[in-house]
Amino acid sequence: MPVDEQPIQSVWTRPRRKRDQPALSQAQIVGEAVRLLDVEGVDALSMRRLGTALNAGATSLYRHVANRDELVELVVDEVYGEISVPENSDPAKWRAAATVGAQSVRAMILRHPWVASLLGAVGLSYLGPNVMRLNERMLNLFEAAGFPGDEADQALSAVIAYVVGVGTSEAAWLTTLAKSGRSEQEWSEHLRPAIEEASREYPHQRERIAQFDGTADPEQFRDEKFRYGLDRMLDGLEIRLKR
Amino acid sequence: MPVDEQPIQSVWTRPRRKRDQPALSQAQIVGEAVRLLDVEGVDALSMRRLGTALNAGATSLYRHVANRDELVELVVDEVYGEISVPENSDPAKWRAAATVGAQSVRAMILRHPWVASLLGAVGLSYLGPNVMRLNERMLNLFEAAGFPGDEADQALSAVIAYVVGVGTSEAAWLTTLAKSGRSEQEWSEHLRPAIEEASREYPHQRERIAQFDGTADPEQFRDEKFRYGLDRMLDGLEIRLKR
DNA sequence: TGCCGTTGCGCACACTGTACGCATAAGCTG
DNA sequence: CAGCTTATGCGTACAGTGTGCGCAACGGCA
Repeated sequence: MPVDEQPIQSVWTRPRRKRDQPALSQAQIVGEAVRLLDVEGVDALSMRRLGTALNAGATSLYRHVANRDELVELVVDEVYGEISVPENSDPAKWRAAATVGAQSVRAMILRHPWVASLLGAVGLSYLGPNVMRLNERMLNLFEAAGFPGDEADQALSAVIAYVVGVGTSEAAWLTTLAKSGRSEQEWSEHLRPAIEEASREYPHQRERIAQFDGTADPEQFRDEKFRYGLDRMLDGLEIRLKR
Repeated sequence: MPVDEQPIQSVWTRPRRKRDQPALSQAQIVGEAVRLLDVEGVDALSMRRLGTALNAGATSLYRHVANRDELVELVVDEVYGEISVPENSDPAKWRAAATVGAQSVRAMILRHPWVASLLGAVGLSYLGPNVMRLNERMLNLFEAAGFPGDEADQALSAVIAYVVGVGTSEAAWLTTLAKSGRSEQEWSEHLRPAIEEASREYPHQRERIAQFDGTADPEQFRDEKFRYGLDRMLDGLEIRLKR
């Protein structure tokens, strides 16, 4: 597939004219796409369905969006916009601020589990305005905390990678859960025998099954698990900072 | 071997040749799917293309695989099987072993960048035999290191989450890079103006551009970045262990 | 020999992304 | 006002998708 000669093929770089919006704007399309994804999942997002959800023809969308991939890029940046990072205040409290930021990212992923299945495919998302703004804020935070220039980026990336990794795993679970149409309790119970079977010769895994016994609140369980890893990562960064 | 030479049999009417080859097994299908994904990317995996790649009809695959989703689950578990975790030897060297395991996971993702776009969608992958075996080994490792039962799972999950997060980001980059058809140098150079434009009002991001200046080896750069976060995570786990 | 379960496959259906071209509407110039 | 340019919506069409269904050929068994 030879590359065309126009400069760059990403949403953020394509020149965009500014005209008044006549009944179908890009923002409107992206917003409805997010809604559709939230309600019906990632498989339900097709140009036709999105079109009819907007009372528009399927191909009308192409006047505002180059193609489906571009729409996906826009959608990803859109939900990134929901993430809030505390304004840089007291450098000594960088850890608390980073924790809040990380939790905000995770909360976004849990609100929109479908992003997890898009993040691995959509590159260049970091060029989106919301992603840019977010990164800037967080970089500020780590630099103010005392990480030297190049290391601040590494520290930030480490935290983000952890959060995205947890989010990926959680989103996968929530997605199959939603597709099953059952409650988390029911689904876990339903899965129980298969897990027992699969872990027959793996004694250590047995304890993992405790996760599925339904006595504990699974949501709280996930929260604590997330917090544990985040705290370890921040511990590691902190001792690095104190050298 | 009795040959029936009765009527005028032409090549086209002759019944299919006998079973000189193992026909079509699930392992064979999964193996070819991985090959196809490696070579042509995640968008190229369709039942029809996979069928023709196996000299088989498209729907023949359904005798060995329930549906496309199941194939994806099998494929994910298959590549998990490439990951090698060192046998638990000296508990004091848990850190080195965990590092090797983490690097093995990352290497797998870099070999098969398409997994990143599947991990967020395919839940239940942890029921696959290879994933089970891998988890068991790693759990062993962390328990031997001294993490109490339930915490070993949290520690392992934290490390895995970090690795998957890094892999997701790297895979996204490599995928768009491959789709661009250019070398990493060329593509970075090509992207340069767009990045400059996007980061105009974000001074801290400027330094990120150093990543794209092409003077440093980007692969080595990624390796070091990965190693930095991994070391911080392991630092955090280590001090927790020594408490 | 006849039968039966397994396997491969052709066909069909509903659905996808999107290129193309036409019809309309909104703005500007005169 | 007319006339023109440009932006927008949409109908049609094409190639490609996952997969349910039913037929045909085979291996192994009674």
